[in-house]
Amino acid sequence: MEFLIQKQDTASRARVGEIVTDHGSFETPVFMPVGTAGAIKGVTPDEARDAGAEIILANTYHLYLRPGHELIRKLGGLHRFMNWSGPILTDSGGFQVYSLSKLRTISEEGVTFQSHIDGSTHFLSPEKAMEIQDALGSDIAMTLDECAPAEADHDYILKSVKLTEQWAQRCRAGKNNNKQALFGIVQGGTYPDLREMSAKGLVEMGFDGYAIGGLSVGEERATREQVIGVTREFLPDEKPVYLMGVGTPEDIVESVNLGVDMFDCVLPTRNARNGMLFTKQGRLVIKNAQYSDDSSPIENDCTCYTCSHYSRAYLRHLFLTKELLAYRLNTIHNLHYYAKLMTGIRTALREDRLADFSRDFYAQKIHNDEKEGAESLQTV
RNA sequence: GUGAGUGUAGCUCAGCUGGCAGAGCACUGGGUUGUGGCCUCAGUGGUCGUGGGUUCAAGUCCCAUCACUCACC
Repeated sequence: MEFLIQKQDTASRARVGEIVTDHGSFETPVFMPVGTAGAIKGVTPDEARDAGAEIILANTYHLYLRPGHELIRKLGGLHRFMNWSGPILTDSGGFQVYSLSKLRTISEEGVTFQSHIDGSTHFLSPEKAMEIQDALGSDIAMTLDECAPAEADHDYILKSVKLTEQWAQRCRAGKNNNKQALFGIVQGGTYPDLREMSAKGLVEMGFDGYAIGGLSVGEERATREQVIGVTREFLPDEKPVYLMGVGTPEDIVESVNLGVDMFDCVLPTRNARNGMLFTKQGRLVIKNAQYSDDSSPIENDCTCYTCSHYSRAYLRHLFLTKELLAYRLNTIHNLHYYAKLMTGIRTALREDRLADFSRDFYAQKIHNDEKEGAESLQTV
């Protein structure tokens, strides 16, 4: 994997770059749709690509439990298995063990957890995480980390950071797939000193990219941005920076300014299935009664498949009747919205008008979003 | 025609030996950040079939009546 910086913004840490992998290249800042179990829920790979997806994320935890990584290896790897020919990034499973499994016992050796599917007991170590990701054959693998609970105190997180660092080292040592890039994950909760320690430790080891983990676990938006800013200070400019699990369009715009290159989030796909659609004017809840006889598309100037063929009234009907097509059409639109947002950001960066883009981005919002609206303009 | 049963929110039904009319679903509006097509919070909505009676107090007890269901003629 290679990371080429094409243009550095003059007024912020934002930049446009290109990441080259064996399965093709893509420009950053980029948004990666989440394909947890080897599928972007509701759509085919072709539909995801048409909606603008260039790299997708899949999960070690889920694919290990079902159908099993060795099976996927046997069938030619994840790209072939799921018919996605573009780049794939795999999460290591640290977060899923934290958020999904009932029981989690962490030791220096690794983490013992119970499957959320059948309750069976499993053990995940850094070496195991690398073995699984090797079997999957992703283009970018992540180190196994411990995602500490948001309410954990300084002492706990200090230990967690040290453990995550040891695990990162072991992931690096245990990696024997040289076609696969490996990103280290910075932890440290909301403590600046721990974020610094974690970032410095990883940078010293040297990874192909660095991820900021442990966020979007319930913290305030201002806190999140502070942590991102602090962490970013200690990461090298010549490597891609990946903010894990974040977030809303607003989070992305702010984080790009802080120097983040890669994002993933379930929001566009999950919210699509829950009837929430993203538009330049803000969030649109398709089940709302006001759309029952609305013949206009979700967004007037949107060029996605959904907007060019279907009305809000029809989409509302599909959603209320739980037609499977609702999930698919809504997902296509939201993926397209996110892809378009990223294209807009990159274009603005190239033309040196990111601040204008940011201002317009907030100015266009006419409904919902009060809490993350105008006041955050000041921080841009 | 006779006997039995049932009538309570838009739907399906709880409401004990009388004590401020409830739930689920539906509907309306929120929430959802390294994914369980969920989940969650809040809200609108009822002359308790109708008319009498008993009682301080009736969805609840008594009488009449109407509608529906089942069984038997």
